[in-house]
Amino acid sequence: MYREIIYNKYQLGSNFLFEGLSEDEKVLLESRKINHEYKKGQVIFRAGMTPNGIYLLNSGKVKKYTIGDDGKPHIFYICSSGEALGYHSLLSEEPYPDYAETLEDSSLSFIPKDVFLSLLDQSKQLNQKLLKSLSHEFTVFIHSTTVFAQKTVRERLALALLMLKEKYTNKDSKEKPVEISILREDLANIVGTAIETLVRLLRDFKEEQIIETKGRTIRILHPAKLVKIANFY
Amino acid sequence: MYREIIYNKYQLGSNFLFEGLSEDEKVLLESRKINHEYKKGQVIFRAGMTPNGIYLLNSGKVKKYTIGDDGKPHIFYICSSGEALGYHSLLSEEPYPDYAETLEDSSLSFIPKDVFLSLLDQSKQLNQKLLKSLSHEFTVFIHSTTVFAQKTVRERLALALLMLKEKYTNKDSKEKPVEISILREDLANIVGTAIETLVRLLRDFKEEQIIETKGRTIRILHPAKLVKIANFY
DNA sequence: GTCAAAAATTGATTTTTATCAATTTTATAA
DNA sequence: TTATAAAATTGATAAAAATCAATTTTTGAC
Repeated sequence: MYREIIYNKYQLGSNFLFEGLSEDEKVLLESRKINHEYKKGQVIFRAGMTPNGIYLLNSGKVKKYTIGDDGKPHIFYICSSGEALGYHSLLSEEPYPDYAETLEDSSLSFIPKDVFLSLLDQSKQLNQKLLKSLSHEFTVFIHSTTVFAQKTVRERLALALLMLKEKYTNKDSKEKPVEISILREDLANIVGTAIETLVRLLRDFKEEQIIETKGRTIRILHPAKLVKIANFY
Repeated sequence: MYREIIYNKYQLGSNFLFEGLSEDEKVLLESRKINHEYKKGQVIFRAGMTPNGIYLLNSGKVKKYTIGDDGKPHIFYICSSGEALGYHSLLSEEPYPDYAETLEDSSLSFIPKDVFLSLLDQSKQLNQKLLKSLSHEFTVFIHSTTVFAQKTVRERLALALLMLKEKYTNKDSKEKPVEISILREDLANIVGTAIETLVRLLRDFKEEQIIETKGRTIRILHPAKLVKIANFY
């Protein structure tokens, strides 16, 4: 089933990081975490900044991107609710290598560095979950580089739509076709192509009855065809 | 200085993983690790296999690659001496997602799973080093996807040559220009291009006096020009 | 609801890169 | 050393994708 494979190859897996904490640890976490609402388009952190904590995405969506040597953004990941952000830099003791910016109004919790590190020190569970999650990311990233190194833009767009379909799936209304509301520019920066090329390919997909669009919203009608186009298994 | 940046963005950083071990732990490691010599072109592990230990590369070079949906290899990393291999899968408890194969005659040590996991359990140092190393890899991989998503083949080749220059640097004879002996096919699979395109670009670089070739050996004459071509900072 | 700014779309063209088909060179094992 | 298979190179062409230049549509603030 393609959905599992997409999940395995596109999900970094930082969900449920704090699930195995003891009651005491949970109390500490709850007492020290700071909730904050972000409007669409707000930057959470920037490349070059020194991290002083990590973030949990309670609701909403966040794009993670780098800015290439020529100034163009490359969106390498979309976070959806439940995922953690910014733990890499805290652990590697390096400045953020990337930007995090909300794609829609979002709610995040900030966990200060000292809290996170002391939880990490106390909790073997958290430690193991982090090691496991970080190790799994290796699979995600080598898949991603292989896709960019070998697949055509059309194939990459098909994969990007399948990935976004999972990210935009509404757990409540599973029957309806998934609707993805995203700027063409952002989608182009996920796929790694020019906006014009992206638009033409979307038109092709529309003509092939694979998607429907309404304004900037894309509705996925036929994921199986995308799997085929992407030549994905 | 470009060499530091190359190092930071192209080195996974699993060197010296076992440096902080206690004497007892070192004794355990030494008593249980198994040394093995590999001939050039031997496969160390394959995608889909279940790991039962990790490897340390004592000398030689190893290419790590995936095989894309169309059957073509994508070389995403070159290991040089001192680096560890295969720890991701052991920690993520997933089958290997990639292949490891020697590029030249190489000497490796195998550390059985039980030894590695018990050392990990005992040694806070090892644990921290792993977390740090795995987190740093995030920087390496997002840089890599950005390069593939945004840079031309010519730019990617320039970067690949700079990366290989570091990997092939002989610490003993630092003055001489670095010589890289690599199949055109492997280099094409690092850069993500067709062999013919690669060859034509190498010819351009020769004409521009940036490199020299003799048989399949590439000698880097002018790294600064490669930095410029790659538009890299 | 209106309207200006932003975003999306389309067409024409150029550039980049892959593919196909030889031919030449190099490496390697007997 | 030599034969031979593998690898590298070159040329011609096709395909993929980017760029440039409008024009149309959509969005979001008022």
